[in-house]
Amino acid sequence: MKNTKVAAILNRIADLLEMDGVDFRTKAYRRAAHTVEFLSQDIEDVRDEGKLEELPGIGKSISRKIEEILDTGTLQYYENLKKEFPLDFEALAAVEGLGPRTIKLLYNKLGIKNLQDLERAAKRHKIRRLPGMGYKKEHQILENLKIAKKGTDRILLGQILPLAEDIKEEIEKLDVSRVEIAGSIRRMQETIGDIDLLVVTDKPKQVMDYFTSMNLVDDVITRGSLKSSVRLKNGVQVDLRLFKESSFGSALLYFTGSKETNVMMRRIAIRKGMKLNEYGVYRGEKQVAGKTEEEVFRKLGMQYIEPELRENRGEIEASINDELPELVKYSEIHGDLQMHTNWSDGSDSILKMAQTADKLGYEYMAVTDHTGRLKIANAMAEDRIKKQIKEINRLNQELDGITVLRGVEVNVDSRGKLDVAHDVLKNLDVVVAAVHSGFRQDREKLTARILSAMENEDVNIIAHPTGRKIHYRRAYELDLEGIFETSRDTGTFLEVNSQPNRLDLKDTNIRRAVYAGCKLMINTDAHSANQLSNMKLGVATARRGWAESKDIINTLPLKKFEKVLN
DNA sequence: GCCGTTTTCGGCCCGACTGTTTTCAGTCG
Repeated sequence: MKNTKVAAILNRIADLLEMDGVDFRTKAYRRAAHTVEFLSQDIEDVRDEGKLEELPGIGKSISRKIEEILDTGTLQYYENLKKEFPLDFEALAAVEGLGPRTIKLLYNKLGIKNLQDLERAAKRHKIRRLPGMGYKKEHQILENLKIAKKGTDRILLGQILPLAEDIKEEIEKLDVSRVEIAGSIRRMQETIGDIDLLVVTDKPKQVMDYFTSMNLVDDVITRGSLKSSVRLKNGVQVDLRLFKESSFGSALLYFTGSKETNVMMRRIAIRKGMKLNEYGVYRGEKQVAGKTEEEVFRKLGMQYIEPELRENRGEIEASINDELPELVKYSEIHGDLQMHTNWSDGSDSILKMAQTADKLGYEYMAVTDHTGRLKIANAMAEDRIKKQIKEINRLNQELDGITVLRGVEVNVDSRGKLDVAHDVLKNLDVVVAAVHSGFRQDREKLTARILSAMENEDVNIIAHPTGRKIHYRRAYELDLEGIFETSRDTGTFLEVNSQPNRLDLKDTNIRRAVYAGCKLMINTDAHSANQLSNMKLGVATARRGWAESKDIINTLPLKKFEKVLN
């Protein structure tokens, strides 16, 4: 997949053009980059079919440039631009308050190319003497430089969601009539840059005072009458905006984003002779919608788009054509089919897991402790698997309301064989297979391993199919199309793993799998009872991948689920 | 540079806040 590389170059071109104040051409490159980045196909395949120009935002000029990148690995136009501005734009732009115009000014007047140059110039008070700059700006640059140098990663959704909900609850205690979390958290994006809060209140000053002086706050970035931003002690930025009830829907829509989706929606409004902003839909001066999101969509002649879909990946067109999927619901999950107990590397007993799963409203769950050679995970040998089966049988007699299925998570070895014998596996209800070693094999070998596991009649599920760990390990090189095909043909389910740093398959791959006709299973892979609540992250990811309940096997009630499993 | 349910030319999303300005440019979301 060269998609990422092509998109990166197109984005860099946009950066460089932006420094020169080129406006609309910049936007064109950004749009093309977005298209390529989230394309469900390999860009090389699209080129081979001669269909580059059919992609949204890609015309003659950019398609030729893409071909050049694919053919030569580089692009002359881009190389020339880089020569004009030989500087580390990305690093400099990561400093809050530094945009393309300022970066250009700093380069032209002071020759600043990177963060070191910037720091030196600021400390020698050279920046404050530049036109449009001053003492405050220079001071601000020095402050924000420290943060930029830390290279703050985006934070995992699973980490930030509880924090955002805590802050929301705090603000709800004030004199407010409504508080909502917007932004990428509401879209349930896998990683999050900041927290966006929208508030309706009759006491704006009280709310802003409280917000900017919360215990968690390290620094107030801006403080206005309608909008304030703070940085928390853990480095996370939180923005809070006040709105009237009559604008709340359009505000929620706008601040939920994504940015690209907003731009598309505003264009649609213009085409219909209206204007859309965060205060509402306007015909002339008159507000004609805005109280609720539903109202805004209706006014624009669109189907309501769930927040998880708002990424400008085709949902706008689908909405206009009444073709949006009916997304799987958070409440539709009837069971969790991968979890670990204190029989291997989990921290809670089977009973504790079962009681917690029962409280979550599940009808069934599978205990899938590690087996065979995975010694660091306290894996079970075959005699202990048999013992555990007996223990689960006994528990099922005791338990009421939830059925515990007997399972294991087996390892797929470097040649695609399982590390537990068929004689043992045949007595189990659920066999989860996963790659836990040899990640560095090449694409062919890794793909062959997984295909071979899928063709094994004992295997029901392939867990965390691509092996990626966000911020830690890239996905293995795999022929995903081949895997999807075999998954469909053998009836082997692909997992959507709900661990906050896995979310594997990820959203865009889920969409490809669903399109290919695969059936998926959303599991938590919980290693303790409290991790069972991570299910919502997996469901969110499936929703972002346009999955419907028919695509997700564990939305089935127990009887039907068992039938499908066999 | 892209695009078309008014258009193959003339548009291209829009507002809050800050700092450095006497009226606005730049940044951010």
